[in-house]
Amino acid sequence: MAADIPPAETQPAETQPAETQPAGTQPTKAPPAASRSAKPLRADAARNRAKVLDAARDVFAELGTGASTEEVARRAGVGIGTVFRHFPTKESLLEAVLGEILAGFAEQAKARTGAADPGGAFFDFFQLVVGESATKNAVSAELAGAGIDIAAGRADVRQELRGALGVLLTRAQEAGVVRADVGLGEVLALLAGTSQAAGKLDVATRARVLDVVFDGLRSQPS
Amino acid sequence: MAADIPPAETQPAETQPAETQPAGTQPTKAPPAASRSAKPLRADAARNRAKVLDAARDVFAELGTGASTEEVARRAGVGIGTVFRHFPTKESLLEAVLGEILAGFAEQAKARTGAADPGGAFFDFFQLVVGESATKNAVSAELAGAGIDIAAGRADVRQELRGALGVLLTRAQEAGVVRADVGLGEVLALLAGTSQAAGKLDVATRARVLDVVFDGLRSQPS
Amino acid sequence: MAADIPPAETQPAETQPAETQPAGTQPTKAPPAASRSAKPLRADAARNRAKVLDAARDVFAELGTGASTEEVARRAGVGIGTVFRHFPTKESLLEAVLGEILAGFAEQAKARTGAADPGGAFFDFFQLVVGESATKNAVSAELAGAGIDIAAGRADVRQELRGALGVLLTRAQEAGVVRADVGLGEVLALLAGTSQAAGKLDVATRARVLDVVFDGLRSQPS
Amino acid sequence: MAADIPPAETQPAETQPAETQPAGTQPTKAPPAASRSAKPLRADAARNRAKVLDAARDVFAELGTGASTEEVARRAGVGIGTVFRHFPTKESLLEAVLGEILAGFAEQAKARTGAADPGGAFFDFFQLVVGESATKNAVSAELAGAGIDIAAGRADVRQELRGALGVLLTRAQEAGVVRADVGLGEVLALLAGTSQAAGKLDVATRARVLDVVFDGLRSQPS
DNA sequence: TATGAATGAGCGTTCATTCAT
DNA sequence: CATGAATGAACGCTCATTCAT
Repeated sequence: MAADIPPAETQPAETQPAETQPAGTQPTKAPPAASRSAKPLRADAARNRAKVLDAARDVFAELGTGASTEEVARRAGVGIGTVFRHFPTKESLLEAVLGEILAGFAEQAKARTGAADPGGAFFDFFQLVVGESATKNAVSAELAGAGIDIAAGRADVRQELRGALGVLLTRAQEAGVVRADVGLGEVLALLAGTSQAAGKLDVATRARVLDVVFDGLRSQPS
Repeated sequence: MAADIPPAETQPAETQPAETQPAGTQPTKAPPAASRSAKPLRADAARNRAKVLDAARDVFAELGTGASTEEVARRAGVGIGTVFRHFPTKESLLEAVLGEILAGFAEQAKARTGAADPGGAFFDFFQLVVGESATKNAVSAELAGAGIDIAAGRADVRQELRGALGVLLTRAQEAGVVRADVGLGEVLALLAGTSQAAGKLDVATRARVLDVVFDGLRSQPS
Repeated sequence: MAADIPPAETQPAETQPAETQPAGTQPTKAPPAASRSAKPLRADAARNRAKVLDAARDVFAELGTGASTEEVARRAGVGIGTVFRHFPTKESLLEAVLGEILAGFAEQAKARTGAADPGGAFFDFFQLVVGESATKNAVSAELAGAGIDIAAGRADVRQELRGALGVLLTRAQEAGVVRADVGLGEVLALLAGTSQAAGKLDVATRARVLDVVFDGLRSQPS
Repeated sequence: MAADIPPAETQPAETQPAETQPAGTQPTKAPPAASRSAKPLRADAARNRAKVLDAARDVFAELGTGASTEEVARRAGVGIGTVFRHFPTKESLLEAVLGEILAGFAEQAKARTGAADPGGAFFDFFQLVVGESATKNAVSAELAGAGIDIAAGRADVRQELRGALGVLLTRAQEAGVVRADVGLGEVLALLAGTSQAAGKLDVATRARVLDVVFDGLRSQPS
């Protein structure tokens, strides 16, 4: 029974401790990942880029990835040309949005890699992701769906996420909290599937779904 | 803990189990939509309807729901006008495809409602759905995603599925194989999520993911 | 001096004998070159195809090949979709227009291959082409310019034209009227160049330019 | 015959031969457009103007006049704003490029006006122009095509060229080398047409084409 | 003055849907 | 009824031109 091992800090999370401060401390700060092409980017340009990215996230979450680029421009309050200046392709825009979300998750995962309670850290992170996805529906669908292919350009971010999540998983397994016969692939699939499903569930049902998945992931007391 | 949250509103769904009406014995046959307008439909017209529906299933599974209606017509070997005669809207075509899939699942579920081994029946059905979805990728995405909204017109089929699955679930719970604190809503969500995720997984990983979910669903031995 | 060899029938051609009946007896008749894909093409579809082709010729001649496809549709009195149904690409439309012109020329050339006066036939044809190009300006520019590359799909038509013109040339050379040291390539280049230049010349100047070129092409009396 | 049509209006063009003003000794230098607005133009500004003009010539020759202004800026190593500061319109940039080319030709023509061998000078110049155009394809297309209209603003340069070429022609005719019944208009047309055609010809063919045209232009020995 | 970010009209093209054949 | 040609709104994207920095 799941109740045996008190998943205290992770389970009752629908009181949303982590969700209060969303992944990615500043949603879209000025010099976004200066690592890419060393272009400092003028102040106003950076501001516009952020506006577009934010609008894109909202629009795609709300209307699906089929939403028009014009709608993104409108919502961002810029001309269509501006959107295409920053993201020369609709695909690249989608990629950037997804990349940002993944980066946020990677950050959260990394922040937990050294946690004193490895099991708690693992389940906490899992729940955080599912919770966020529930809000940003369509985008999370992309995460699980075509997104995973679309974000080809963000291989780096994905690797980061995989790396950090891998650490979380291994430590939880070493601590005997998570069963030893699952790998990163299984966890990612469960994460994606659960996130996807969580989108249209009420909080209570979501909690129970998570409870099932978590129980399945836990080491059998046997 | 999740265990003490009564899944009240989702559970009672199986209060209306299997509908009396046999609902489409052969997946793609003559007048399955008899529920809407009692038009007998000339033999060749019915044949065309079936051809279109089959083609649509293939096309959308292969190319995604963004595939053009023309492509469906081409694949079905009929004119575009014929497609629109039978399904006046692309959405209605999508709905019909999804409805057919759901009907197939409902049938499978019903076939297992009287099984001697209730637990086996339940997990067997779950696995069957996930396996099928893994092949028909795009459609399964629809199942889990927009599909759930799109199939609004097929409330009857959905009810049938819910009914039969409800029976399967209840019996498995009564047999003590499936934990008592999950309801139909949770199971459907897990089914959808797992199906969705299964699409891009190799068989071995898929098996392991299912194993986790099944373990989570099982009554804890404790 | 050009006057020596009376180029009578060809020279005074500004009295336009040939131009009265333009190349291609019926400008764009219904089943356009049934040789291509054996599709009979419904009556109204053929009519529209012709309307589009005619409009395209006019529009491109008037506004240059940069003219918008919408303008062609407008001028043809059809929807934009109709243009694209018949010519799935702007390039294919350009190609078709050019192809039609070339086909007309090929036809004219062939009609003269058996002429009793080989020299007259050759110069007559040359003049005809230049005269037509003078009217259909921009398109002729294409003929001479990028057109020659653009019409890649109409290699057959070009071969036909080259073949017939080759006959005309050879016979004129055998008759001792055209100098022996020029080949098809030179003649085509002169044809293209002269056509191109003729576009913005008044009739008198055009006649004198042709006179110069013809004199250059004639066998030196020496 | 063409011979008896006096080319009256075209011939008189050489009544205003070579302008007194030396007109741009080095193709791309400081204030050649001094004719328009007597702005001395700061040294660096002049340098930028020249860089842009050079880049534009290359870009348009290489990519056609459809090439983007951004590409010109990039190639010139300046910002897009700078291009538009010097040439407020793409058309004006095209005009300037063409003007420069024409100015170069005018210069070459003037340099030959006093040649000891008037016939040689004339044909030499003709060949030079055709040869240059063969390399700078797209621009030569402009010369012969829209260019003739586009360069409306450079009437001065065109007059210069016409003047000098008029002198070349008249002297060659007076020397009995070029037939007397052609005027400036005819020669310019032949020049344009031949240049245009030369673009896509191999050297040997080009030579033969020129040979034909030159023979046509020569006084018949008879 | 030079820069390059912003703008938006316009383009080629697609596709769900309608309607004459 | 079936057909497929016609339609036109909408989309992704480009580029000449403007304007804040």
